[in-house]
Amino acid sequence: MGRPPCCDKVGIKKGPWTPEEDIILVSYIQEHGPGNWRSVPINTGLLRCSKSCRLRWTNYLRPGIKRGNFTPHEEGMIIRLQGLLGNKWAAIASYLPQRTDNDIKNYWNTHLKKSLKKFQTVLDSSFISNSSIPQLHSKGWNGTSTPSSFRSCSTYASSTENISKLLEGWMRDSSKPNITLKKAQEEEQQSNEKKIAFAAENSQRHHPKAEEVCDLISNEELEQLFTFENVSKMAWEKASTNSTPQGSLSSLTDSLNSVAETKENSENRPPYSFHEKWILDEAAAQVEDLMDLSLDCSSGSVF
DNA sequence: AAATTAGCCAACCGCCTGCAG
DNA sequence: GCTGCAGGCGGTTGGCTAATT
Repeated sequence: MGRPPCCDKVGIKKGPWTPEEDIILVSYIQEHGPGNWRSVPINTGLLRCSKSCRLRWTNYLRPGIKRGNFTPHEEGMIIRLQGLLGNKWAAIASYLPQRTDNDIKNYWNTHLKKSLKKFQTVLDSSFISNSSIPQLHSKGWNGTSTPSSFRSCSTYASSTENISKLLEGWMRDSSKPNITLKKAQEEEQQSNEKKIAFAAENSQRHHPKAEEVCDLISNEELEQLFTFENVSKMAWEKASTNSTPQGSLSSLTDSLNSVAETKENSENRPPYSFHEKWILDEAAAQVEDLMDLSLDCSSGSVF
């Protein structure tokens, strides 16, 4: 019989956070700084456990969090880092400072893992017969997963974004204006316009600054990730111009070819680590499979 | 139009680690 | 060294929404 979880205490609220709760939490952290989470519900009167407060802050209210669709660069980073590190979401998130581990974990589980699995399924089934090639769902596979910013999201989701942005302003300005419910409501009223602006901003955003990336892996390794990112980006962009899954798969094949070429031209590069080499070898092997498949299916109906 | 299914993601749960006493 | 607490992490769940039937 272990000790009861902190959130099992009587009177502790569960479920979605309300704007009012967010404002209270943000106000408190703005004043006292993050940390000492135990004292947060005590001092603020929030009916939340300390863990819940910490999670809410780190995953949503913390300034600098980027929400919305993942860029091809980020997708490439995640795929590579997941291959290198496994499901170490916190470690992976450290290379994507604007993303939370929870966000990355969700994105992996709902998008990337599925896409890779389907890709593998197609590879496997393609060797049996042409007709066995499944009709792939357009989502997830062709790399044009619906940008979250454009997906319908709750009004409140955007209000937390606003709170976060507001806090960013606080951080910059030591004069710290007080946040009020009225202000939050005003922010909420502007949420739709901000959503559009935010989505547009996301669509044009580029790589995080190199200096923002921590030093858990070497610069060389990071460079390789970016190289892969370029390949990945090209693949997604090409794939997104193709309306059919087959076209997308073709694009991905091209990208994997690029990976193979990158590998071949790697004499000038620093030596790969075991895992990186393994990943490249895997990718190259898949390229070879696909190329064989393309020849076998020269009727042209497959890709 | 209603019912059902699938997808997404915020939040929770439980385990682990580090640290202070 | 032991114990209790706080914080961190990864896995899982539940609710909401969109898509499909």
